[in-house]
Amino acid sequence: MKRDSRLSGVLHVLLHMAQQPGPFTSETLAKAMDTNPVVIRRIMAGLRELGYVHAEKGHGGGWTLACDLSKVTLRDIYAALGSPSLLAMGNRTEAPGCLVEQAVNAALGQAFGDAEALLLARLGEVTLAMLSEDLRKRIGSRKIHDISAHRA
Amino acid sequence: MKRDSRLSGVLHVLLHMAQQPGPFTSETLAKAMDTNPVVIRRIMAGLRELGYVHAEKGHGGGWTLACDLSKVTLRDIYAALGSPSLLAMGNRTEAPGCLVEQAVNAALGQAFGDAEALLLARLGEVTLAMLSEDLRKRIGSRKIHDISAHRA
DNA sequence: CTTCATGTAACTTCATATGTTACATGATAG
DNA sequence: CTATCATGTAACATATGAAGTTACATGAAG
Repeated sequence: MKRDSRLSGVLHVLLHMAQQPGPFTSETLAKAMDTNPVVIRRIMAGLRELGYVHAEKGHGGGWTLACDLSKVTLRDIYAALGSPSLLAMGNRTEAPGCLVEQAVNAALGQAFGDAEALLLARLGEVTLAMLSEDLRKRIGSRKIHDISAHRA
Repeated sequence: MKRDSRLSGVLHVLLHMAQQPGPFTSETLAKAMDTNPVVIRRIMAGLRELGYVHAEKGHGGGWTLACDLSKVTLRDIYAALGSPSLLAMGNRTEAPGCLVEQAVNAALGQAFGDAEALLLARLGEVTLAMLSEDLRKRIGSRKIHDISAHRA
């Protein structure tokens, strides 16, 4: 099944925005993501409605962060995308009359439910601020690495 | 995203087969599943290759169980289907050069990996025999329920 | 040798993420 | 005021993969 990469994509955008002051146009962000400006507007629409980002039209317009990064988790962002389905597999039929199907659904539903719950919990543990901090560390360590590689 | 229901479907077939002696033709199984015989053959192909089921051609032919149901787990069946992807979401790019993408992938990859591991572990805990036993209980309790409903 | 059943390729259908074009809306610069 | 810039959004195109279907080859039983 084709994998949904909107969460990955929108986080990429947000992290770029957190690295420097805005605003950023959809076109700028689209180039950084190697995609189309309309795709950016589409995945950002839900975040705008929830107040996580702000969009301004006209000259000097574009997208700006409008939330406390330490208060928003990856789960919040996932929800802002409309909570698309997490699992690629599911039961053939929900609420089946057939007892066989009910037995199968019960077993699979348990496993699927547990996995979904864990994934949502994990996403809820990570804030955008934590992601941004991790990114800064990566940038920092790469700079050190580059220096040592070129001058040591 | 369209959900893959092959695991659900093939378990349904196996449980039906476990309820009474075979063999079962693809057409019979397809009717019980309200689908096409070719779909049955397709999802059973992997199980046949791994020896979980046996197929016989010609008059009196069809599918028969060829494994110890207490030794085969839902995870084994999942693997027999070719281990299709479990999650509907994924990273935009694997092995990205961009540090931002790496930071995003690290966070999401952790959450995704944990959820996948849990799901596989859960599937590995359930054997076909356990499923079949659960089904018998459901059949039994429904009979009792029906009797009480009609004659009490 | 006819019938039945599997094995498999090829095609159609359907859902959905993604990409693209087109145009309306609104804000700013001059 | 008007030209330009940027978002908002509808509409359409493309790509992928599961599921359904048709067609036919293969092989076993009567």
